[in-house]
Amino acid sequence: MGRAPCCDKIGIKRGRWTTEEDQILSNYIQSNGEGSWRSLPKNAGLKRCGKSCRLRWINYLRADLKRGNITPEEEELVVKLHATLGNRWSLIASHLPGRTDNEIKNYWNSHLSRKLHNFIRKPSVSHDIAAVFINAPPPSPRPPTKRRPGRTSRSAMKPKTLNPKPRKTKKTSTPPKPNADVAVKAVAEEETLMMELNGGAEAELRPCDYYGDCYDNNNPVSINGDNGVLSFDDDIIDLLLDESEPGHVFTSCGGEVDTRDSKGTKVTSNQENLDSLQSCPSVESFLNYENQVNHGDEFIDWDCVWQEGNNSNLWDDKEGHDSMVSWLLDGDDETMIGKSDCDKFGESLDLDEDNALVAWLLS
DNA sequence: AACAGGCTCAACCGCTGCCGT
DNA sequence: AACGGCAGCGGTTGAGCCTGT
Repeated sequence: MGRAPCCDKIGIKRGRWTTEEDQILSNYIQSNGEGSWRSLPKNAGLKRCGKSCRLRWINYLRADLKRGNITPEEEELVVKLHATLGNRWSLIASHLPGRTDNEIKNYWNSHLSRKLHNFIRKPSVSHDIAAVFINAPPPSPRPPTKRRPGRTSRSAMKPKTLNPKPRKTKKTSTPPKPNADVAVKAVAEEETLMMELNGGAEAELRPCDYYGDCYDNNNPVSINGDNGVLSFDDDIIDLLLDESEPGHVFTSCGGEVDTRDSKGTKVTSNQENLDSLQSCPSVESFLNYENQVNHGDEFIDWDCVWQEGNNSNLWDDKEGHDSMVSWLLDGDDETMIGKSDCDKFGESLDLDEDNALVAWLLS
């Protein structure tokens, strides 16, 4: 027998919230405070599921929400946080006052992930390495039709408002959800498909060729969304490069921040982990994506990575960096993943491989 | 002006972890 | 220890918006 539904679906209203419902919910929470979401709709007189009430309050009605577009500073922070935290949207949002996890998630999925997805099409980048960068699964395969240029820019989109026009809500049956696969496999499958569609023309494709002939041989990284083609433009990577220290990247290589509360108890907060981001001559931060290798059973335990790294002082010496890179690459090997939790940690890369990887990451 | 289609974002769904019993 | 209820989280959906053709 399956789990009982979170609420009685009979008589429950779904879809867009009306201003009247918003008002009722706001008034109730201001009078009674947050919490007890399950009983809230009944007590407040709303024909809504408790989860829906909670979501509406958190994502829309809270007084401390910030309105308007994500600023460049916020975007930079999101990118850095995502590099460290992965798809932990609530954690990321907690570092951006007034922003919700839903908002950050939407922004990432609709804006930032696409940039990264196009980035991995760079022909000089092996999928094994590129996969390390991409946390979100790529969009579903598109036919290789030329994308029309000059579509809606984000800046031109209407900013959200507290009083949106009500939209009709049509509930449809839930189709089977696509499997959120690890990027390396998804990309490989996508490109296999593209090979089939293109009759083998894939090998000739350069970045962005799927969406239009926007590749500039003289300046292959200058492609950006301004011409209507969302593509790799180094923006994301630049955010993680430490401009003051050529070759360095912002990482959390300092490890866990050890702070103690008034009772002397060790406390490690997310903010402290964030604050520990620092310039470091390594690539761990780039590679510190917990979920992109979360591929079904093939799960690399990044908590274990941190733990082992700290235990072995691997973050503190050159040998450690080599080991880390090696371990990560080995970890991408399907034959190695999941065999044991931390067994593969610390095996060194061949120097040439290591140099090649680092050179590519920092190029 | 009509159309096409990319984009945004509010909302839903299902899963997971925590906590009380 | 097992179970169930609940809150929270991340993935996904799709209506409506917007802009180029």
